[in-house]
Amino acid sequence: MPPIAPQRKSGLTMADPKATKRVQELRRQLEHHNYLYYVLDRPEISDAEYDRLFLELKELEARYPELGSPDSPTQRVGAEPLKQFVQVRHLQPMFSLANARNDEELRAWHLRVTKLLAEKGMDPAGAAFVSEPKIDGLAISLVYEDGRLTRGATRGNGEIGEDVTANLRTIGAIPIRLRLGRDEKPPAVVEVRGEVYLPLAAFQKLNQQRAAAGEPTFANPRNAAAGSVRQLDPRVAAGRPLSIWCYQIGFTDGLELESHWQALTWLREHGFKVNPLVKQHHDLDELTQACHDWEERRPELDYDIDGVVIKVDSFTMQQALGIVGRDPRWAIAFKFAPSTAVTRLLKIGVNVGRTGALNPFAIMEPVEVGGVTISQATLHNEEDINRKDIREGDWVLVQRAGDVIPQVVGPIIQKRTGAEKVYRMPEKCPSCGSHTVRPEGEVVVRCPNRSCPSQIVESIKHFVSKGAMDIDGVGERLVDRLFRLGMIRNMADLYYLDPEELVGLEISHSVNRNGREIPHRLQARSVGKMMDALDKSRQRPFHRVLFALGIRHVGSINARLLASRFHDIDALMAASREEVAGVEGIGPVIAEAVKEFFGEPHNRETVRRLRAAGLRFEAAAAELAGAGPLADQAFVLSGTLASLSRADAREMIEARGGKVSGSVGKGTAYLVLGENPGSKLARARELGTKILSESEFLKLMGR
DNA sequence: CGGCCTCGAGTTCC
DNA sequence: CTCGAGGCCG
Repeated sequence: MPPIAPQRKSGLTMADPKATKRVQELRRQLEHHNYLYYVLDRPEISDAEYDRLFLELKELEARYPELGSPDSPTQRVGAEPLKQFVQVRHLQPMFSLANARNDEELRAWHLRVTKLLAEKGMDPAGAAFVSEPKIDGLAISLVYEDGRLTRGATRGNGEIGEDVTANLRTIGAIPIRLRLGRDEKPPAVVEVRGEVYLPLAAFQKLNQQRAAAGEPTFANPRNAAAGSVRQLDPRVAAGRPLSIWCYQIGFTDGLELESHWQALTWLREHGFKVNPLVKQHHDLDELTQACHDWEERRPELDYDIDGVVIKVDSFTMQQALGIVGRDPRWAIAFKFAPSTAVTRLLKIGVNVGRTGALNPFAIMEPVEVGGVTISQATLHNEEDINRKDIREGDWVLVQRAGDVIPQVVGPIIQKRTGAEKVYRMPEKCPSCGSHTVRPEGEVVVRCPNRSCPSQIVESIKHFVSKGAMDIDGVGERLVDRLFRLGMIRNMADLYYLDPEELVGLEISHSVNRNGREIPHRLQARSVGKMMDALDKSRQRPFHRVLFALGIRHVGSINARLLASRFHDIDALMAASREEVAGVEGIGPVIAEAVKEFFGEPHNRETVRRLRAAGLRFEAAAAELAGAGPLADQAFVLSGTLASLSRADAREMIEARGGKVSGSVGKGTAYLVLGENPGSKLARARELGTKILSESEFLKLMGR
């Protein structure tokens, strides 16, 4: 915002000493909290308190204009829009980096470095290295004179960049003044280099807003960051939550440092944001490991990285190694395969789920993203497609971030030809042709036809799935095939299959080199396995059978609640809506869904036949509520456990009367910690939930 | 009625 | 894992 026009009242010409002191104090406090918030990501006061301090300072500065200062926290967004950027020459050229695309090339670089050092009479065994993430953002240079930020510039061609000081000042993580110790004198000049980036979450939000406003979206976070920094109007840049990682000191006058590691430490101590995961190493194995660690960690990060930068630590050694052309020999960029890619969205397909929900998904030209080939990705629902403005025929940006699951980030508007088709959810179910409905206030479009083939097949797949009846040897493919052949029409039919009819059944085929189709037939052995698995499933506890039936809103937890309160299926079927809704955790909506399910004659028939096939429709004594040593204790599993699978752990907990839930909440009794825990750990720490290691957990289980 | 918290449903790749 | 929606508490 532009500085507020001074409203000088006559007679008030000089600020009293109290105001002067208060202004200084406020600036010091605001700078400190700014640092805690943006650089350390560890705020100590609320946003509201910060705003209060900020406002107080602004008012004082308005009242006493003579106390104003361009370095004041109120002046981060101070400048007026520019007509154009001024070109500036860097105090020291900003070099580029040679690439290593795999372990072998990294090794070759390391070998060359050690050889060269030996030739120069240095001991290569004493060489230390530093690894740091290579942020996919915008390289910039910040010049501090006498401790004050005087110039910020883009990298440009390395020699000459553009002066973007006004925009960089709006970035909270960039200090306007160096954080100095008591009596510490700032160096006359220090040039700090870093990479400005837009956090991925902010990028997505920004693109959604732009799409909604009909503005073109950014193709990726780097473009968005670069576009923001090169805004002529600093107020636009201020509205983008940009951040920075600082990684180097360029030109300096008045600073004596011996190594890169020392430089990073200096930066950290003087208020700059330096990546906390930067590490020091001593041999090639450690370096290789560091590169792989970063690649693995990549999906968890809130910023894009396209590799790891390795530098020789000692400045003396750096000098000895020198620069060839533009690339210093003492540094190299280990590059990853890109985790985002652009490809063509050929068509939007629709799946019909077991509840009748129509789920659109993107069919794309296969493209490699983060090391795997992606050809499909879910598009969630119609609103999401429209919000992102994704059209058939678009070039789209796909990414694998946050998790392993690929997502379509959005279209590349610049690549539009006009031939793209705006997407409309089908009015007829793609499986059965029924008119689809979208209940008011809901997001999903549904097929209302209960005998829709897609819904039936999907519900059978649910029935045999791991969490439900867990029938090994009957997978999705086989269910599809058996249904299409008319051998099963619902889940009960599985138990009435004739093994003799199954043997020799063609389930799929592959094409050999001569283009000839080779049929794959069910062998007697696999049919035997199937029958065994079906047999075993007859022993599954009642609550799993109830879950397997696929009643709407009745998942594994609610099935367990119902099973333990109603003991058997007859009691449940006979219960009134009110009685069902009376169960703790079950409300009117779920009760209605239960009644509706059992009100359907053909569902009752399925239950009858499953019962006749020998499935369990009553709860064993131990399954009743409140039984077991861990009665009603809630567990959450995080990460991978070394000695047992998630499902095993769950069984152990449940066998003792405990529950397993997917997220940490107030009611969670324990978090069981495995390797590579996710966000649950942080949440558990926040709530003070008891955290168990794997061995502690096993002990609790009595093993 | 609003704001948590928890559960359900659907998902990708190898 | 994420999103949407149901249930419950204040």
